[in-house]
Amino acid sequence: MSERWERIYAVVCRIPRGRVTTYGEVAARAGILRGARQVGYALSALPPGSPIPWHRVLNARGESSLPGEEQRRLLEGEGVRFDARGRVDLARYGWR
DNA sequence: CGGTTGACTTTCC
DNA sequence: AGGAAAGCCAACC
Repeated sequence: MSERWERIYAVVCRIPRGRVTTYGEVAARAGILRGARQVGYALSALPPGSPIPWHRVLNARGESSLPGEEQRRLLEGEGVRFDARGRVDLARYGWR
């Protein structure tokens, strides 16, 4: 397991419950500038059922990059509201 | 070692 | 406003 991924996972784990952040943010905090894609790649390699709160990571628009509704359901379960377009208000729910 | 890939982002039309 | 194109960078094969 690459140390980069470990750092990415560590950052994701620090996202408070009920908050969200973007791939770019996670990358920056993990010390990988402009590594948004790498974050996505790392999360895609994440086994289902892992303790990592991957659902709190959204793209720059504040929407899910995954097909399906699973991520949305998980977030709504934490109190995160989606607008009519299926987007989250990053200014309100963003990490910091 | 080099081309392909992708749960991204930004910038132009 | 919405879509296409280009830029990015590490992991994979």
